[in-house]
Parts: sequence; structure tokens; C-alpha cells
Amino acid sequence: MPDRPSSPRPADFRQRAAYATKAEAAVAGLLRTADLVRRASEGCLGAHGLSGQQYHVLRILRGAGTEGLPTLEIAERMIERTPGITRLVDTLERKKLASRERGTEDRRVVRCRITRTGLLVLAALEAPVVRAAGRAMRGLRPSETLRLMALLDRLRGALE
Amino acid sequence: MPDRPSSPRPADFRQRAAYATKAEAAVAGLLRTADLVRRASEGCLGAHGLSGQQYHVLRILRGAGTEGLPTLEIAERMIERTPGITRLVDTLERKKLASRERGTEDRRVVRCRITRTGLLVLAALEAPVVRAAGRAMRGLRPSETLRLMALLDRLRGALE
DNA sequence: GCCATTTACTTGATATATGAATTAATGTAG
DNA sequence: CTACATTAATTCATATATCAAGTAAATGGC
Repeated sequence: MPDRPSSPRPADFRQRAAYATKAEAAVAGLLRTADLVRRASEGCLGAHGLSGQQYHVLRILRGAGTEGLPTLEIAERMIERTPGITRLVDTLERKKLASRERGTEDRRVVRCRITRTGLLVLAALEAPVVRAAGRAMRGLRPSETLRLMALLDRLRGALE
Repeated sequence: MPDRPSSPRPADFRQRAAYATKAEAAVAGLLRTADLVRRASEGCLGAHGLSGQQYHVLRILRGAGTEGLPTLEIAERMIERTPGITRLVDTLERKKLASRERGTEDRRVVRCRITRTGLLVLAALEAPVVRAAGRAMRGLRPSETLRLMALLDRLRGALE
């Protein structure tokens, strides 16, 4: 549903309207909010020297269990698309939070796993991350949060 | 409203639940959606060699009119917080899309303006950007878009 | 079996992001 | 008027993002 540019304004209205369409305003609001929420929710990672992306890779690897995951499958599960997945895992490997080994049957794939240390870091971060997410979402009641999630799901559904 | 960790699961449920709380899931959904929407809506800028941030600076400068704006005030109005505002304006100046001059009464401030070329570029981008935003939001009906915007506003209100 | 194609990464070049430290101008207290 | 604090902007070092190109292994057609 393409919304129309908003109605004309008096000629002496100096500053032009911020956004010509509702869709533009919605996109801006979404990006603005996501930026704030990201900062609020990822701030607690700095204490352990992790970036948001590094943290998400660790979570994905934990979810994959002892079998680990091929490098590019991590990329597919990331919250934000990242072409730099190799270097991201490089960093985690340097920090001893993840390990890699080349597959035996298909020697193209590199299987990534979370280390014991990585699991400990995630465990230490669990409570702070949960608290931070709660704080980030504190503007909405639970029912509103659900409604928001449903709307976001629909939005994503149309884009994938 | 701090929501509780979700209800326990059977012991044989191998993969741990993706998110322990509703707030965490909402944060993830928001970031995921924002990333998709950003890509969908900013894709059209590449044709003119602009990044999303550069484009937003130009919009802010256009809104400021002929008086221009001090550098750091641009940063405050940006959609996503950016400490690298100086370099962002550097880039726009190199491209002849913005100009700068040191203030006369307070010689600490640098006033930034959009150039005629910058205005032309924004004008050329208007239609594609509106179309892209429409496409990015096509998953929601207008009434749902309004509801989403209202929820996002509340979320931001609690974080600022 | 051989060759083109696809797949799974990896690397390189370039750009951008980020926080801390720096410079310069202004404001303020004594 | 001097000393100290504040403000506006810039610079630096380091980390990360991004796209394109490259490598190596597997796959499919004939």
C-alpha cells in the first residue's frame, strides 16, 4: 500500500516536512529505535570485551552444540547479515572462545565450535544480558511487546 | 515490566530455547527487522555513491536551510548515533555536496551547509527513496504501520 | 575420466566506526 | 587578569564492515 506524499503546506512553512510518506517515517522510526535498543542491550557486553556480533556468534555456536556449525551457516543465522563472518570467527578463536577444524568428509567446510571458555563467558553474561534486554524494552507492556513482535514478523516475512 | 524466563522444557529438548525472555526475543526481532529494512530502503543510494549516513546528513542539512548547522548538531539529529560526524561531513565536502566555514562570532563552531549540487542529488533521490521505503514496509497495512510507529515511539520515549 | 560449475570459505583493498586523546576558543571564579 | 573548566571540533589508533577477487574441494554433464 504506497502512501501518498503528505498534504501541501503553507508556502511560508520554512522547514520542509521531515518525511514525505508514512513509509519513510516508519523506516526512520524503526532504524532510530533499533539503534537505541542495540546500545541499551549490548552495552553490557563491553565488560567482557565482546562486540554484539561476537556475542551472537557465540550464542549460535552454543545452540549448535558439540557438532559445531560450518562457517557460512553461522552467517545465515546471524541477526544482522555479515559478510565478514570468517574474520569474526578469527577473532573469537584468538580469544579462545571458539575453535575451528576442517571437515574430514567434505574438506571445504570448516566446522566451528564454542569452547569451554566460551560457554563460561556466555553463562557469565546471561543475567546481565537478560537485564539489559528488559531495560531496553521497558517502554512497552508485555502485551504491547507481543504486538510489536508480531508486526515485525510480518514486516520481515514480506522482505525475505 | 521484567518478563520471566520461559517455562521449563522436557529434559531431552536438546537445543536450548533461542531466547530466555520475551524482551530478549523482542530485541532480536527488532534488530533483525531493522537490518533487513535498512538494506531494502538504502539500497537505492548506492547508485549515487552515497551511504545511508551520508544521505541522512544531507537531509538534515537541507532541513537546516541556508543558515546551515554546527557540526555537532548534525550528529544529534542523526537517525543512528555517530561519533564520526566530522569525517562524514569531510566526505560530503570532498564530493562537493556540503560546505563548511568556521563561525565568525564563536570561532569554535563550524557551520555546515548543503550545496546546490547536494540539493540536486537529494532531489534526484527523492522518488527512488520513497519507492524503496514503500517496498521496505510493504508487509504492513497503513493502519498497522501507524501502530508500529506508535509502539516504536513509546519504546524510544523510555530510552531517551 | 575430464572439464566446467558450484560450493565453502579466505584474502585483499578500501572504507567506515569507535573511543580516547588533542587543539582551540570561550566562559567563569577568584 | 590569570587559572581552570567547558565546549566544539578534530585527529589518532584500532577495530570492524564491505565488496570483489581468489583458492581449493566437490559436483554434474558428457
